[in-house]
Amino acid sequence: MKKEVVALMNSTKTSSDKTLLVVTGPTGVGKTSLSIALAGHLQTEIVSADARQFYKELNIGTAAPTPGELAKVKHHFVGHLSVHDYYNVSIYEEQALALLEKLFEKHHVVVLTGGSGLYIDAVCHGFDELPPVDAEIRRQVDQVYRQGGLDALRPWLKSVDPEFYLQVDLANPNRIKRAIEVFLTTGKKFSELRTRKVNPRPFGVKTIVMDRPRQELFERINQRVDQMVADGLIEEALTFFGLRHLNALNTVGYKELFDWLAGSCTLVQAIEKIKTNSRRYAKRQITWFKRYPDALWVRPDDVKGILGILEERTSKK
RNA sequence: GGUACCAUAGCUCAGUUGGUAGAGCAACGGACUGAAAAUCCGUGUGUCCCUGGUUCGAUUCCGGGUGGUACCA
Repeated sequence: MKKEVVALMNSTKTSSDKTLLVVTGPTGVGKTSLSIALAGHLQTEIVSADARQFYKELNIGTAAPTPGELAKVKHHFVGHLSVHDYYNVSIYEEQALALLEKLFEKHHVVVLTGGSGLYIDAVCHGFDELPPVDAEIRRQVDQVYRQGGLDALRPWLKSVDPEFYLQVDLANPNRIKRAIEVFLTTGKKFSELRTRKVNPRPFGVKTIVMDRPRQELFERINQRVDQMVADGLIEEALTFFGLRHLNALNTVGYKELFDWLAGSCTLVQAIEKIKTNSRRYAKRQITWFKRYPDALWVRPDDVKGILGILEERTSKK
């Protein structure tokens, strides 16, 4: 068991400041059960930073906490949206900060858990305040992309924001479109508006990244997909086939089954593809988390050991 | 037991008229400030089954093993 984990756990109990305990890690590593155990011991609540568990209609494919799990610890931002809602990380940042302000009135420590790195960053250091982009502008920019592809987007970006043109990944349409949208909305260059400064927060942040040996993680992911299928993932996906154009349904576990339902592959192939895409997602998450400078990387067993100690202390009291 | 065919990357397979090899998938690495389970970028990671022989040189040709597969008994 790691000494750092002990130190971290103690600090969350004794610090006089408010602490946001971030529990993250790749998909399938075991965040849900351990965050519930942690929050239970700390007698606090859980704020979700999982951008797919936000949607109340999605359950099996997103490995959302079960009703039983939700009953153990109060969760926030789990199933608070419909797949029909428009949502983005900016709205989340605002809502999460408002919520945390209230939670910290009652609790010393609050647990933030989930695997959406962008959303974790939104809470921990926030993003530059930019006005929301009008849906009509988005539609227009997207139409140009659809008709002319990157070749139409690049000169456009170069003319409105030559600095960002030099910085951006010119093969990534989403990045280019966003910068153009921001320019059309504000009349200012995205490269000037994006300061990347860290916004001060009225709480401290401790980050735990849960990890496992790669092979073990991938085996868990593969098995979890099979379990999801056994639990009715196909039936769940079936009900969303007509909504597959929605962003919320552009999600691993559903989009592959839509391909099968559309007739472009077999069911066996679709399920294999869910496993592959889940593994790749986990890999991308790990890449993201490697950027966290002060994060504590732990194996789930380490945290389990800590929980055992806490349990002993609690029961002897 | 006999005959034929096969043995090359994690998998399925190409290929080398003899100069130590390359595709797909998987995998690995990375980027990412309002779609983020999204969207992008980069990278072959190899005792060419083992062992003798021929040869300047064998993964390639020849012999013998071993392990598969098919057919005949």
